[in-house]
Amino acid sequence: MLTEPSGPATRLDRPPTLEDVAARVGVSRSLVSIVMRAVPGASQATRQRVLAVAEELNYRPDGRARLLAGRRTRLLGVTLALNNPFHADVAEGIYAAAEPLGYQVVLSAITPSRAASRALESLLSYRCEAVVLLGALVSRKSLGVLAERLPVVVVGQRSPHPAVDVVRADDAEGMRLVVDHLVQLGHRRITHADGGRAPGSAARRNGFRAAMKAHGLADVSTVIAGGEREEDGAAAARTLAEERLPDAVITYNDRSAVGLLDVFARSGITVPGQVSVVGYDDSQVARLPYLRLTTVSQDVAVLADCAVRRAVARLENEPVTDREMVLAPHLVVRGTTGPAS
Amino acid sequence: MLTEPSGPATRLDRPPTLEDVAARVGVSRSLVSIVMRAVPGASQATRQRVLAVAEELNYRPDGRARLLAGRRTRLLGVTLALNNPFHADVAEGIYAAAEPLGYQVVLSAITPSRAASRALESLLSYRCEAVVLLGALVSRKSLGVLAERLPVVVVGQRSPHPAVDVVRADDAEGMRLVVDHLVQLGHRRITHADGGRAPGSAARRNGFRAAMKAHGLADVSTVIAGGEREEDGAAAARTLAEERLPDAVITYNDRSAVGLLDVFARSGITVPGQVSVVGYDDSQVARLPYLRLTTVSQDVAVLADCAVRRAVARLENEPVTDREMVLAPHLVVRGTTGPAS
DNA sequence: TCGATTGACTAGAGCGCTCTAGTATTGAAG
DNA sequence: CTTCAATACTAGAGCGCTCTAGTCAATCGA
Repeated sequence: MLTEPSGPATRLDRPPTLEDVAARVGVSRSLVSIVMRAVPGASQATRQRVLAVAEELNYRPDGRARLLAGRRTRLLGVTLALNNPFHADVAEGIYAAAEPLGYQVVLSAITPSRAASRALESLLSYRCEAVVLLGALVSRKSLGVLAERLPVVVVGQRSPHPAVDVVRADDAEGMRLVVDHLVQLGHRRITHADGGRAPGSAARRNGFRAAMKAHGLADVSTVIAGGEREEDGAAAARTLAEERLPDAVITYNDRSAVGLLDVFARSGITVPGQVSVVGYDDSQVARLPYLRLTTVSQDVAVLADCAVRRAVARLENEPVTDREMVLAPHLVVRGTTGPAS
Repeated sequence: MLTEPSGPATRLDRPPTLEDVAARVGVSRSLVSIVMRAVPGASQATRQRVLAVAEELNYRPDGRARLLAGRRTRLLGVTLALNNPFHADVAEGIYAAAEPLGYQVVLSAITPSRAASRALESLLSYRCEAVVLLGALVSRKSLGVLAERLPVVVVGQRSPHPAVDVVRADDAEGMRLVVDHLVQLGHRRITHADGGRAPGSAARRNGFRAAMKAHGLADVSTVIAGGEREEDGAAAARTLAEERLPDAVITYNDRSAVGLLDVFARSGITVPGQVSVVGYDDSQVARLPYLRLTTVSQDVAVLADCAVRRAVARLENEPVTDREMVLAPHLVVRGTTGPAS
């Protein structure tokens, strides 16, 4: 049976604190703090002794106390909808971008039982220094109030409020790339199954029309109602299959394209043989070996990186030229587009 | 131009504290704390005055300080892989289950750049009282060390360690339901495209074999290599299409079924005409109107609820009979299964 | 009339850390 | 030998809250 080693009474049943480590090493709490934070002010020898004891006691700095005591929290809040693959991708990018800059990220999920305002509230209560909004389902007014308090970065969609930063891809440019690609392949009768009221849908729709017009194809361009879900794409496909097929279809996003492709396959319509199909987002499904969907990449990692850099720039009072960062998307050509027959 | 109302000097540029509210109302900090926590000890009149001033000053309790000062944090940590739809569903359920019980949930993402151990570390640093592990990518040893410190609940898969709680669905039972259903429809030659080394794959494979044997169909049952991704199902479909098709195929999960169905559709194989297909998980894709995948539901909301209840039971020292909670899955019959031809 | 009880409120000691303003202890320059 | 600066370390005041142990007045039963 083990007996407690001699030394100051150890408070049982509670995680060890700086104080415990300090007592064991025989130095002050401050010194241990210096060592744990890896800041200058301790000799190499002490550093090692402290680290050894910390390890031995299984000491783990208390995040709550750190956050409270420090003059800064270096906390980046992120709101996201868990079931949204785009949000998931961006959030991963945010982690990757934030940690090297010395910022921690805190996630706050938006769910059916937890509105965006609640999610935000919780981030604020931990005194995040800035927030990145992925599902910006917040009213203009509260966005304004929020932006007065701390830097706010909205990712992936426009934002009405002049005080928030925006990082998004250029939807018009994305559509231009797609249309150019299709026209170059010899297609003329091109249909866009739009995103309805989904974020960016209007911009993509307008971009599509403009690009078609630029090629003198305004009269053979069509926009039909779509949506952001697989079933919306499927519905669009059924509509299209009823009449003469266009040369190519551009969907609002990859999810919609997946539904559309599925219905085409079941209807015996070959892709890209009878019709070319282009998605949007370059999400994981687009890369599936059996789908190989031609699509537009918004480069999520870069998007996330820009969002983090912008938030940090605001926090560290670096000069910022424009509040909106519009990134150039790029076309990813895979197997669902081919030459006109 | 507005002038600051008379009263104690307001510290600018810093969020208001309890102290600020107390000073403004003319009561003690303790009283305001009592009001903010909504515990007994203040008169109705004072309560209203305090609340009014708090609102006026836009006071927001400081989560860090709360966590630090309270004798309990009532924090539930959750590790999850953001890109995993199953994790996302469970996490949503955890939020829904935890808040009514007075617990807050903290998410910690496992990403390529952030190992499970890091995710866990961060949860511990905030002094979560218990953790729910969704991607239990933690070594047995560290799982043991962890479980010594706080209640650990693993969701959706078996766990080797005797000190952690497990909440999962009964895979053997799920497979039995599927096989019964298919046999009842008149199918005999049934193939299972398994999940390889994915969690639960072995249990489902064994369950499949046992169920087939129970029907005296051991000699017409086949297991082929599959996986957990769409492309694994697609690969399995290509294998199957090369030879004589079985009467029905059961995949490891819905994602795999999606890939398999896609390849079948492209190969002109009709479902359920030529072959019936059953997935597993009843994830969102299974419900897509154009897919209508027959599948096994693990009832994620219930899974999440059980996980939370178990964690809370441990924390509040309620009696717990068995460390493993095995829930009965149920079959969801949709459009991909039909009578034998 | 008087102790006892109750309700409303306050004082003050933490929680575990960070960080400023120090105090010793060196070693080198003048 | 003094002076200066640098290095190694410590004391102690917070950070914003919770919570125990009170105080004080009003009410009540006997």
